[in-house]
Amino acid sequence: MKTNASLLEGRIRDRGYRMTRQRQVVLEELAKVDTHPRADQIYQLVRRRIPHVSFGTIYRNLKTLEELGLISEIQRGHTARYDGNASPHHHFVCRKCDRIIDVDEASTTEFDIPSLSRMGYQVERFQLQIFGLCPACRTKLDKS
Amino acid sequence: MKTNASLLEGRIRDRGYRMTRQRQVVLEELAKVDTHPRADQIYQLVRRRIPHVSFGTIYRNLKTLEELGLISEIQRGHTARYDGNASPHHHFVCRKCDRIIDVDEASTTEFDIPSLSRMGYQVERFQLQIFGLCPACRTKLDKS
DNA sequence: CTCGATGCAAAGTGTTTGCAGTACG
DNA sequence: CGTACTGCAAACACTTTGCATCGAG
Repeated sequence: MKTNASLLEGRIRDRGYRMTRQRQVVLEELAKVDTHPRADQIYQLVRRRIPHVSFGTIYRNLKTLEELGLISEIQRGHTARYDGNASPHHHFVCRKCDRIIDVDEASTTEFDIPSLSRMGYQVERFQLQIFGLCPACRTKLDKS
Repeated sequence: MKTNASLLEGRIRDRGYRMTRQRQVVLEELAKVDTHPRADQIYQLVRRRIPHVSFGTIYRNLKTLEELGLISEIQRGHTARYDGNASPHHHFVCRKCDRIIDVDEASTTEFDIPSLSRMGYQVERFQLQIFGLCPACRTKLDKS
């Protein structure tokens, strides 16, 4: 819950970014919720505290914060959703209410679906997304 | 490679849909490739065979075919990509070339990442997406 | 014949961007 | 005080939709 503000600020400044009130509030609001909100929902939350904030600022900050590894973007349907928890974990997506629930890495590293069931989740299918470098790109060691 | 055309047609008709040339060609082109193309790329492929085809038709058919469970949509970045292989499998996403490579279910059910590595893939992170019903929605047995 | 599908173009939706002014460090 | 950031609005990219017409069954 408590996001070590000064630590974050250091991390941001070191990269040449600044900690503006807008950026701060986006981060705080995202840390408060566990609902993986869309950009427009984050905009509403931030607007309650900074009434003149603009959509552009929200989007720009979401992008910046993701680059900084402080939040992460989830592509769900055709609209991005944001996750204040940037540490590696998995997602349970409900097909009915479209809620996204965090599932920590430990409980699925061994594909512990049975324990999810015991917790009341009805698992219908799952898909693993693996990110990295394909053999072809791995060979081209030159660029990046 | 060979998509049992008559079988598919039956499946489509039974649901009140019709097998038009456009729909047929979208399906065929998607079956030919293993690249998970975007809608505009599918449009180009189909246009080579049906020059007057429109974007609306492509999108409508992609949606219909997905509903029928014959193809699947992958959300990658801000643009949807399509997969002619609708059977359950996983994806390896290359961060450099953005290629999506199918990984069959068997080779990851036990999280067999080491074997992917042996095949030349550099795995950097992975995320499991689990779909189903959350406890709250499961309780509301009424609607659907 | 009937009704689902098409082609076209216009309208949406979510996101990005150019610019002049603002404020962080 | 320099430069990253903001607010605003216009632009954008992708997708959906209304309508007259076409064609599968």
